[in-house]
Amino acid sequence: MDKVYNPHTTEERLYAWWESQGYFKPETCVAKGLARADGPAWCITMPPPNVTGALHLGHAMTAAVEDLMTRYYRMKGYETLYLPGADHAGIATQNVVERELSKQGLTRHSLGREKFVEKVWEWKKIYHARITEQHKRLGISCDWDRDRFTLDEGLSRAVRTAFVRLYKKGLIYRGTYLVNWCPRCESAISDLEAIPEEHDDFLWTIRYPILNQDWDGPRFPWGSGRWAEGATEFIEMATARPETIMGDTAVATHEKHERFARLIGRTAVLPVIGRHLPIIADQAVDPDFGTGAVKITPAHDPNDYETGLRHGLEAPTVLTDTAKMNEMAGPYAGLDRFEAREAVVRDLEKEGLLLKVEPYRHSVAHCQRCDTIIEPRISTQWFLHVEPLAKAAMEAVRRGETVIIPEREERRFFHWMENIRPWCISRQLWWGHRIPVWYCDDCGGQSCEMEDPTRCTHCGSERIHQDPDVLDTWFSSGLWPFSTLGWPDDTPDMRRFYPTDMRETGYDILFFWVAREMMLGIEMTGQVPYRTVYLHGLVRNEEGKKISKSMENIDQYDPLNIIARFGADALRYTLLTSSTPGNDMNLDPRRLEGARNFTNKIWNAARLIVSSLQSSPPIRLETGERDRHRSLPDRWITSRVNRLIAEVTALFDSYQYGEAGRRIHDFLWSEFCDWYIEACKIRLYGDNPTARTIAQATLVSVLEQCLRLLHPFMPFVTEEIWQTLQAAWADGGSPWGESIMISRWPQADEAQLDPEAEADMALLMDLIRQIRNARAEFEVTPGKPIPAILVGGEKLPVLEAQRGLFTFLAKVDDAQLILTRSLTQKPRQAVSLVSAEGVEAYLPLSGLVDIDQEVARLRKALAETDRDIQRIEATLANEGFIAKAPAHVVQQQQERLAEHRERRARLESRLRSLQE
RNA sequence: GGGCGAAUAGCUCAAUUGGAAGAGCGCUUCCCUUACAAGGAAGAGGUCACAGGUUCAACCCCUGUUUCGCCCA
Repeated sequence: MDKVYNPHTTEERLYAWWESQGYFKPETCVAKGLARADGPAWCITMPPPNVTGALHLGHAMTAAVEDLMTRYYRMKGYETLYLPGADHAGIATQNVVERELSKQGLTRHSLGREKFVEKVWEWKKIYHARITEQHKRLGISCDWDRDRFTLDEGLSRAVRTAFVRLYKKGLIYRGTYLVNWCPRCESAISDLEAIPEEHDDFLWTIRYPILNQDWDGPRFPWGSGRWAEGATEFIEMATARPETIMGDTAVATHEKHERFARLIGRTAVLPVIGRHLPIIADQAVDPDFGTGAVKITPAHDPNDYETGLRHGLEAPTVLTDTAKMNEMAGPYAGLDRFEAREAVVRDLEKEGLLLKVEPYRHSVAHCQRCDTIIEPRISTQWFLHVEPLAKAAMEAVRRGETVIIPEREERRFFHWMENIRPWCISRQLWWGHRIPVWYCDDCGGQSCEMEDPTRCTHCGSERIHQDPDVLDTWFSSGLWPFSTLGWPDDTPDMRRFYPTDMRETGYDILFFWVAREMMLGIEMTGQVPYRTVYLHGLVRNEEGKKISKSMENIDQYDPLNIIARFGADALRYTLLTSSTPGNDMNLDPRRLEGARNFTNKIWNAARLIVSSLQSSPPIRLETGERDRHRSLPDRWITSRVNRLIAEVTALFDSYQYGEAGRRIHDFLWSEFCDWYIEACKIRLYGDNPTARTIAQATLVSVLEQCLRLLHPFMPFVTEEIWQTLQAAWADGGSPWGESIMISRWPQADEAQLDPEAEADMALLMDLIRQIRNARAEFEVTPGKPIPAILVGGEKLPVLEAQRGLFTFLAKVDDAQLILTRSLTQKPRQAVSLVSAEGVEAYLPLSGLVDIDQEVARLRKALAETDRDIQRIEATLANEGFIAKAPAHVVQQQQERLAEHRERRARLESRLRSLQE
């Protein structure tokens, strides 16, 4: 074995081997006897990454958590399926490909739909493969033979089935409404994809003239500076969007407005084009905002749209689908919306209609994919009436059929579901599932069937054409847990694995995806798509900043670069142990380093064991001999590891993976390596083959069990060591099995719990620590053997049995080590130590111990003990405590008090004797 | 405006039935001791954001405040 663990020579080799052995496949679990075909199954579908580009740390987090779960359940004997895949990500992928084309001076329009879609497929091929490769580097154990893509033939049939069913049920409908429109993507988007962002803009206060006996309308053209000449009454309003005034069809105020209420019912004249606008009263107008009156532009503002509906107003559209002013905008036609804004303001000012300009901070919706400012736009789109679906999904969560972790996310889920609005599912894109509706050019009817129609289902005409639009990506993603298993067909996978067991993803897509999967899953299959939703937090950098592509040191946060520096195991371990469910994580490179060091630590522990097995092979022991000759450290570590197994398993079962990972780390490093291995060295390097063999057997057994516990966190290093250890222990044979990943999860053996051994070992460890401490304090040359007298009392046999520990671990001189039950004549020139159960130690450090210094040291220790005693006495003196605290807590305090008093007495007696 | 989360050692973070505050890194001293210097030994370092309250007992439960972040409108 190399002196330092090298992930690079290990990871790709092991992954290729696992894959070639078929270990990721559920069928293999059964074939190898790990799971039974009629036993429990466990299934998770991977949140399909977009085929837009490379994986980032969020994906690595997702993969790490999911693979941890998968490996755990696999080892627990479930027939386990982790099903991978990718999402076509309609708008996002189309955007990146268009951007790529524009570098060559091409547009999708210049290519044409068919050619463009071909180009996107080429892109998809490259990036889907790249994503798969990246996932493999992370070591995830998903069944690549079941890899799915949302535009696959099978999944497309699922989409078609879902659409047709919902259409026939009347839940999918076509309608003309105000939707969020991205003028760059030239497509509608859903409410969730319109991201509000704070903007520093202006609020313009403008006025419209009102018709009266003095003035019957403009006599001069717009732009002449005399357009409103003669007008004597005006209504004032504030707007952030002056460029849309040409779309105004009313002015609204509140019926109780001080200044303007009297104008209700009158008619204002719209600047620029002179349209007559009724002045109306509407409850929705906030009398305290701006002037208390607002212009109503139904086609370009969601609130105005509602107002327009209430009052039966026309809704003229003044913008094109690329957000330029259209012919309705009169003189501004052809201008971009922001150029038009400036022009309109300039002209309003010229006509004396601009009263005030003030800075105005408000939130403006942006396209989630391209960040362009969204334009509310009236257009004809397809919608899904989700309310009944949402009700069913909420009901399922309320009944506990699906549990969301952490629990607080359930409240967010309900809140969103309760306020859900129709989902706009059509997109004016070319990359995606084409909407399966055909329109008849003769009767105007719609045909929507499972098979592509050749004639209108209403009038039989052959003159039909398909809707050119495609479906929102999330429509197909919403079917993912079952479309990937073969739905709508009744496949073996569907029967075996549906409903699935887990949806694991970031909390940021609870609504985008999880909510829609729940709704569509219940609607389509009659069952919840999964029993548990586990939401992890977002990964940020060590300063808490969101990791984005524009960051300076972005390479530092590229998963592949991290793997190259630290190894996949270190990345996985860090992601899994640095945070708790649902909380964001600041990924600190120092933690990655620590995790890498941990892999190396285990590696070297194994290296020691393996080299011992090679240089001094174990002998054959008689039955029962091992148990008879087990030493205290053996009993201790065996007890400890069984405790660990029980704790880690309980933590896994309650989703506390981070805590589980830390426990394994602490056990391996601070107990197994720091104490057990060290304690074993006496036997490993000694000349008693029986003792050595027992130590080796225990070392191998404990480490092997820990490797299995750690395997879901660090699959590579655990497999590599497990294989090496097995070969060395079994002299090349493989009694444990062919791979750790299909070995069984360890089971805690309660019979191995040994509280007595744990207490005795704790005593020895405390004594050794105290001796080491004294050595350091009195500046004893490192490694120099010192004399010691240990007064063991009742514990003398324990000390005698472990005499070697003192010479080896505390560097006590064997020839000058005195073990005794009691001591009448205590050495004066010595450091004295007091441990639990009344055990004392004296270190006669000739020439080093100054009596005054020792007195001072004892006084300090005494003072500390006094403080402890006082605190506990105060607790016990409290009558309420005695009366109300549980008995075991009271007893614990009493025991602690007794211990401290005992210690105090010994310190005091020693102190007195020195001062005589 | 409504809701949620965070605030613990210098830094990044833990602490699931309320019962003596932990880790890694950093820091101090010492050690390249034949598993590991990506290491070992010994240490220092905390009014658990603030103010009240409940309780025999509060980092943990309740109320309020401050700062930061997120979600929804």
